[in-house]
Formats: sequence, structure tokens, C-alpha cells
Amino acid sequence: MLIATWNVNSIRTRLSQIIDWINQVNPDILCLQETKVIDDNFPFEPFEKLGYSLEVYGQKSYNGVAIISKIKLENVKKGFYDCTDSNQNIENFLDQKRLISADIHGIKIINVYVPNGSSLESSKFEYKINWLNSLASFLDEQEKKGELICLMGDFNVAPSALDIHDPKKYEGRIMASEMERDALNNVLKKRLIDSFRIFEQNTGHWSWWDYRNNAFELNKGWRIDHIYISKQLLSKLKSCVIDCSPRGNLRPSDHAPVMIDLNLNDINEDLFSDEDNFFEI
DNA sequence: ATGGCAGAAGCATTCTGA
Repeated sequence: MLIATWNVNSIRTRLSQIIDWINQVNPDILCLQETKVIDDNFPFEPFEKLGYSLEVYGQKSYNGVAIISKIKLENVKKGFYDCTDSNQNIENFLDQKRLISADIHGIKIINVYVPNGSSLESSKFEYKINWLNSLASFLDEQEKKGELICLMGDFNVAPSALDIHDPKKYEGRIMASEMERDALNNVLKKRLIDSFRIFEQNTGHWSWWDYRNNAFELNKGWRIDHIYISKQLLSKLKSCVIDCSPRGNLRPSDHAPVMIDLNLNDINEDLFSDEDNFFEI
């Protein structure tokens, strides 16, 4: 099963490029971020014609997330819920549409658009850290319920220096600071694995290139879009790739899609019993 | 240190993103 994530920077501007990509790649599930449209104006029909069902959670101009799926989506939830950590006031995040989740084949798909944060001195940075702390609380609750997780989206955090084209220039700054990395690691804890790093340990792989300064042509990118899976799913993970090609389109999104192949054919039979689910992180 | 590029809203220019 192919599961993909893509920050498209406006669903309406990017619609034909997204449809082209779907026709090429044929993903089973595609999670989008920065759709930038209210739900009533979302272009459902082009996706439905290709056999997909959709769940959208958008707003005017900013943010907005969607799950496009060939498989029936169950237990669809919009925004944070069930956070019992009293330090996390999830009501604070109701106005910005940044998270949507749904169950597919016994796995909880969580699609996130993490706030950018602007700069470390900005109040938006505080918002980003608080948002990530609420995401951690949200995942704590999912873990208590024994949910298997596939958490993906635009995290606006480069997990390590390997994930930045010029780490010395940006280390400690926005998307590369210790506070952001700590907050991200507190989301992941020991329960979630970076799919991409299972297959590739070297630097030089990016999912986002700034529109400015010819960043894509010069390949000056960052890896800030991620697909994290529960460690129990590791034995089912067959691949993880970043498809750079749409970034070379005319009027592209500044992000490229990231995709995993997860073997879920036999998930119900052996998921909780197989010895091959045990491994060292 | 600053701006550069792009999208939405809406019609000149501002806000936001990363």
C-alpha cells in the first residue's frame, strides 16, 4: 500500500499537477497540507473521478489539510481530541486547521501541518512548540489505546544536520533549533520511526527548496516532510522515497511528495505475534 | 543584515510562509 504526503501550497493552484502525479504514481492514500481553501470550495470531483474518497479540514487562505484515499476512511477526526494532559489546552488550536486523522486497515493515519514558527524570537515560535507538545499529548493517548500509527506531513523541522544543505549556516535557527528538535523527539519518543532513515543514512536528500535564490536549481534544500510509523509496523515497511520531480514543474509547490510502501496484506494475521517486529532502534 | 519568491485576498498592497 502506497501512502504519500505532500505540502502542495494551495490545492486549487496545484490541482492539475496533483492529478498528474496521482496518475503516475497511483498512491492508495495521499495526505495534503496547505490546501488553503474552505471545505465548501475544495475541488472534490477530480479525485472522486479517479476512485478516491476525501476528508478535508480547511480554512480561508492559510493552512488546511486533507486525506485522499482509495480505502474507506473510518473514525475521521478533525483537530486534536482526547488530550488528557491538562497542560495542553487544545482549544487554543481550534482556529488553525492543521491536523486530520482517520483509521484505515487498523492503522491510524495522522496528517499534520506543523506551524513554521517564523523565528525563535517570534510569538509564532512559542505557538509552534506548544502545538508540538499537544501533538505529543495526542499521541500519548493513542499509544494508551494501543493504536498503530502512521504520522506524516510537513513538520517544519529538520531532524538533524544531515537534513539541511548548509547545516552550519542554519544550525540553531528556525527549523533547526534544539528546542524544535526536542519537541519533535518528544512527539516521537521511542514509539515512532522515521521511515526515510531506514533506507538512507546519508545527507543530500531534501523535501523542500525555497522558492527564492534558485534554491531548487542549486539543490539547496531541507528535509522537513516526514512519514513516521509505529515501530510495530517496521517489518511491513518496504520503501520510503522522496519524489523530487514535481518540484521541477512549472509553478511548483515548494515541497516534494514523500511516500512509503507498507505491506498491509497480512497485517491482521501476524502484526502482534511476529518475532520480526522486535528490533533495536 | 536584508531580500529574494509565491499564494490569497482583492485590485494596491499586505500578510504569511519557510
